[in-house]
Amino acid sequence: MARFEKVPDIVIGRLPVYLRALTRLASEGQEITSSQQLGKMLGVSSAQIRKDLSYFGEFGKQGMGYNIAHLQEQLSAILKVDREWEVVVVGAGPLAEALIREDPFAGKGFRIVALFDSRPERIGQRLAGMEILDSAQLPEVVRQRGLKVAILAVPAAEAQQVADTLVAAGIKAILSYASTTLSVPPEVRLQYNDAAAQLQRMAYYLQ
Amino acid sequence: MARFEKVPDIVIGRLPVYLRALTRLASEGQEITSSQQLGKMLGVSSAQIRKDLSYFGEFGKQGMGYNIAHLQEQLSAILKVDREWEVVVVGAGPLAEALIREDPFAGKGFRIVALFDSRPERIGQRLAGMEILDSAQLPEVVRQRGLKVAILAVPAAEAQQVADTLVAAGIKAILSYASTTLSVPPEVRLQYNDAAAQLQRMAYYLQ
DNA sequence: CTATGTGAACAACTTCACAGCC
DNA sequence: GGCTGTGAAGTTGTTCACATAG
Repeated sequence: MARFEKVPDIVIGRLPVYLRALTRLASEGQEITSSQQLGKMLGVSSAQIRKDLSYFGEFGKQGMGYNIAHLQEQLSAILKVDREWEVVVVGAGPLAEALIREDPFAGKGFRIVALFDSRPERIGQRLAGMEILDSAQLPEVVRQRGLKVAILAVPAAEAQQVADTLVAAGIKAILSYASTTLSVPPEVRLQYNDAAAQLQRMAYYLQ
Repeated sequence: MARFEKVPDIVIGRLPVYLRALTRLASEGQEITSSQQLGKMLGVSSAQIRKDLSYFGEFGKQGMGYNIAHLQEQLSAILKVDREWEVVVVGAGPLAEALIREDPFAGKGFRIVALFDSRPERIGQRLAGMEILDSAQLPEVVRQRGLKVAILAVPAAEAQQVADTLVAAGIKAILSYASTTLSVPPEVRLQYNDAAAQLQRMAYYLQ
């Protein structure tokens, strides 16, 4: 398939899922897989997996399937997570602590390198071994280190203002845990991590 | 629109987003809104909002717009979050602590009522004021209290086994923070809260 | 005159089905 | 024989545009 046409965002959204499944298979010692096996693991059709991959190239061998390590490399490169993006976290609360301690980004292309809070009593303290910096320094640090990715873990009331500061400082991707709708310019990517919304979506089907 | 036809899941997924926006408007003291205002806040078209709502009934007044409090009530009822679902959390780590302390479900239809771990040294301890129970008791507690909703916050290696136990005990909705693909029967709803995947999705557009 | 609710038109996405290669 | 890659067909989701109600 032409490698130049625009790839639907919905396809991009599935690549991390494929990558996770491949990691699992690799950890089990498997070397080769097929669109059918992946499809079964993930509950999607094998045709969808083949079609999704075809937006980016030809990664399989007909009659054989996909080399897992190779496909992992390719997908990592496509998603640009074949490197380590430095991430800033704003809001030194329990959630930031969980992210730093459990490090769910390890080996997935991201590393938390700076932690900010605006509450005077928190500034200078440590959280899970990481120093809490003054939010007043945020624009300077983001600019100097050229940070592009931020995680927002502040109360809803402050979220928009912090998002504005991040954007002004050059941040291009924000993952927000704040339970409020934010507004950012179109060149900045924004994702909400909203556990309450996920539960509400499932509640519809209960009973 | 016929209130009987099947509603696409993608529409259900947007209702919590609408609800969150309405909560924000209500907190700002507004009483009436329009599909256009909501659309602007959320970055979707006004037609989509009207169409989505039309699956469930007629909630607005032509020429006037929507009464915010009324629409909140209606959407809450549709999503079945006009009550409080009791939630069990499995895995007493930093993430469970963050969920209990920050309580992102407050006022959204869910309340954490039980916390389990399988590590002997953690059992009997307290986490953010909540007693850590022995995972061995999990099936019994889930059945006795008739719990339907679970949050999975255990290491990837244990996640599938815990999910199986939850399902066997009668859980119908699982929100998993484990970074691994799970398999559950079709009558059980499953959502992944995968921050790494969300960052990876945005990384594609960086640079 | 404003803003909803909704068929009809359109666009996006998914699945089918098969040629081509291993 | 098995499995990929992909146009074509089919399905689902979104936007248009307007009749209708306040």
